[in-house]
Amino acid sequence: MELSKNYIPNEVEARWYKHWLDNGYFSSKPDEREAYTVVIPPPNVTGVLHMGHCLNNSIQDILIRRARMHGKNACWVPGTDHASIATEAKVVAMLRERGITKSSLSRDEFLAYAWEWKEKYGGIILQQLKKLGCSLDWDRTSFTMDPVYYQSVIKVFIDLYQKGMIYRGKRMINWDVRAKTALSDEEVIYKEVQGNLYYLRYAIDNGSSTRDTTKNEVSADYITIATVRPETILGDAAICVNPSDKRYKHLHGKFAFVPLINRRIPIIPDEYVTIDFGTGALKVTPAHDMNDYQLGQKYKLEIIDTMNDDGTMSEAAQLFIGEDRFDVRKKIVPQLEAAGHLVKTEAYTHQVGFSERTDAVVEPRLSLQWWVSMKNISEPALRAVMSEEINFHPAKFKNLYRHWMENIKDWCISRQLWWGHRIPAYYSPDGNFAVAATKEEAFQQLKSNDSPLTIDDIRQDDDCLDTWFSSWLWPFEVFKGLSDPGNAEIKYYYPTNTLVTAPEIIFFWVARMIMAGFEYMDEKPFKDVYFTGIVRDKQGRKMSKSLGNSPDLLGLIDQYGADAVRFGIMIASPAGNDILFDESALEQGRNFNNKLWNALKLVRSWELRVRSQENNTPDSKLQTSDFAIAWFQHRLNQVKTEVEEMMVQFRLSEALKTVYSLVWDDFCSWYLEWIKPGFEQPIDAIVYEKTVVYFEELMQLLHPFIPFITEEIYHLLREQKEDLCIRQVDALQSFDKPILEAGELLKQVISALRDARNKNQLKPKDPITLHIQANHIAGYKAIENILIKQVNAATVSYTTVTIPHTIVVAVEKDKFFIETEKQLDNTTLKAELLKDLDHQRKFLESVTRKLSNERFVQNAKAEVVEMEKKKQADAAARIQTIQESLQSM
RNA sequence: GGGAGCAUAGCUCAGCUGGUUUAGAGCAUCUGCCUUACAAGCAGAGGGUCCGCGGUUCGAACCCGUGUGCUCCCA
Repeated sequence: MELSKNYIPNEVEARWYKHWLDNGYFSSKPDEREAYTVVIPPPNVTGVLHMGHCLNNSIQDILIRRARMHGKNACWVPGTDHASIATEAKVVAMLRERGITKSSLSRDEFLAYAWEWKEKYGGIILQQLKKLGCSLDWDRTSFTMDPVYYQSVIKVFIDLYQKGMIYRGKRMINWDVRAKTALSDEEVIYKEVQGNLYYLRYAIDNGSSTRDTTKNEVSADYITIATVRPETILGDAAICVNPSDKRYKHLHGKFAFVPLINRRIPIIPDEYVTIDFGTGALKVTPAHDMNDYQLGQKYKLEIIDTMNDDGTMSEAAQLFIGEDRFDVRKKIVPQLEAAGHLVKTEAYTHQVGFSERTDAVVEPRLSLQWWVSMKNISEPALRAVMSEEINFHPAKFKNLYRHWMENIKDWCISRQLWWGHRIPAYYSPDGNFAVAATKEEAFQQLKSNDSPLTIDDIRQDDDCLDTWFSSWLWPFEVFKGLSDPGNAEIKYYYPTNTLVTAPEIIFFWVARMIMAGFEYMDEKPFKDVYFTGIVRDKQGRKMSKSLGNSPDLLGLIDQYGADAVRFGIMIASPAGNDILFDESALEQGRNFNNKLWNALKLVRSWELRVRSQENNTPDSKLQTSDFAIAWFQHRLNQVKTEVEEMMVQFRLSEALKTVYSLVWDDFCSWYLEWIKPGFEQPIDAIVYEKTVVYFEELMQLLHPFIPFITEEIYHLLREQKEDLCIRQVDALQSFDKPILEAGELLKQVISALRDARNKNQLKPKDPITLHIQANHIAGYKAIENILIKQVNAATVSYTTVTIPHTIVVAVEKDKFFIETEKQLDNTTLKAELLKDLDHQRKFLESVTRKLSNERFVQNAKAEVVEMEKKKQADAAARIQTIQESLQSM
């Protein structure tokens, strides 16, 4: 079969993925082998593949494929999460396009549309992962709202509630006064609004008799605040100033009176206040502002809720009861002015939140939400990471984790949404509630003998649970660890081995999975956590939909091939460091694939030129190939050992770089050139056979990183009994230093001679005669033919004396004389040698200084001192060589 | 405001337990090659105040302190 000029990935990739699937290589069942389990961080059902997924899933696939090739029973579980907020937004948008508003639908009707949407679009991202080559066990695809999974989430809620770990508590939420409903943060649209900043003076309580601030007499002692919402002063609970603000230092601990209603409130110092904004004095209204609420909590301020759920003023406001908040804003200003409280009014532009649904201005409002108490549940999770029962890679994330876990805050798990796990709490009209799996059970709990309560009177909570409250069960519930306790699969696959995720969700997800694992399985959910970096664009910006700087991944796969995309993203992504995505890395990947392809073409072209063993005469050519074969075998063993070490330490990027350079430099640029037969010359059977074996092993080493092309080349090299995908890796073999060093010396000599040719403007085709002056001639004899071929020498001879009128090249302690018919200009070469001589002398000086330092010789380890002595001797020898060379010119 | 991290070649990054020659790779740049696998290539080359300052040590890119700049997380 004729092989194409360049590698063409598209057809190859589709063909092999299908073949792997057809053979069931990715599906896993418990057996006697050791399991290697990875659960995918479930992407959103709304998601489409982006660079972050690409990085994350490439890493998981590399780990899983490697495990599969190392005798493990590899199981990689796919799935998606239901993404309450994102999906609900998508569904609302879809309905809007059809002219349907969410508020016109019942909950069940809305959910029917949501499921319709999920069925249609929810699997897209999983299909895209196939394009990337991910070897997931598709029979295990899970979803956080699968019926059984759903029930487990509800079960956990009830269980935690019964253990006293779930409670109801107040929290500031976004309230839509027109729809009379809570909004999630995502449903609030911020717009710039032209408003006013009102400067109001509050009288200071100077300890004298109470004053009537409603009358037009204002004390000389006052404090002026600035506000855009004057109607909220009726709910003021304090005034806050920055403690280092000199203007207000004398007021710390004093009290002021709220205008019009004369409430006495404290003046408190807190760093929160910005000195140079407004007047530097802030009115604190805990019931009607997110930040004020925090301050209120901190200083235990009274929470005065002055507004009804429709945006009118409540009884607590004392004034304007029942009137709309914006009418009140208009009315209160003249009253404040009349009473002498208004100092000035400034035009002011600021951001105001509007309801996505009704366009009403959103009102921050306190509401009862559900919370998980984190104190007890977090403790084993903290211990497991600090004691390295669970290992973080890179370990620097331990600090971050510890800090968060030691200062952990309770977890608000209710969301004002319909799409998700509906909170299993039921309310009776009298305000009592019960937590239960079904309405019937709740009714049993709520009814008392003397009340006339019927089951139709009770109502389930409208809200659903935070998506993380379902995905924190993921590592065990995908194996039905909770719904079918102790089943064969959970026993075999749990705890899982490695979790691969982004550091940005270390708290949202990783920490909580660890908590759930200990709480419900009594065992950690995974042994290792590998944190990837965040993928950024060239300018260092995070990739996001709103910026539109996320490239079209499927387009890139079409253009470069999945292997190239995997290569490009992996080559530049050390664990935990952000990666700046640059398409040139994909180009590098494509070029690498092409290199492999062309190496295949070269080797294949020798197939018909193999000289059988019998015809072989033991000539120097074979000897030469012996060296190349032996050298590469050891080099391969060495790299395999290095790669193994790196993989164990999760240094994937480095491992890939190492193999890349083994293939491109050692295999293609050196080894293949060394064994390459001349034009239309035969190749020895043994050399050919070895070369094919090496090539196969290189493909095996690369397979986890670039699965498609390696499988393709593996099969094109020769007829294979099994697929590379499942071929098991042999045990590591040792490697000898002397032959590796001999190889390095050979490379160095070739490069030095080529450099000398270059500098003397000898064309590659200009023949030369090479004379070698060396102590160990035998070593050079063994590689003579390689040398001849690589530097295009006509002949090689050995000498014990300097050859005049030649180009002199010194490598280590050996000298090489290049004899050529061309007229030579020694000036450049001489300058080079002088530069090198200077360098060596300075170096020798520094080493000698070090060695003559008594304290160094006393304190440093013996090997280190030995090393320095060797450096000294080598430098001295080299100086001598250079000097001799210079003399001969 | 609290916390975490980063700073090494033009760019992106390695550099593990402080000592392996005066710090490496890829990309980019420069020179020469259309050499029968590959111009998506081959053969070479140049390029560094290891962010500044101070300290520990026989010895610091690496450890400690400090300053500067940048990034992220939490509110």
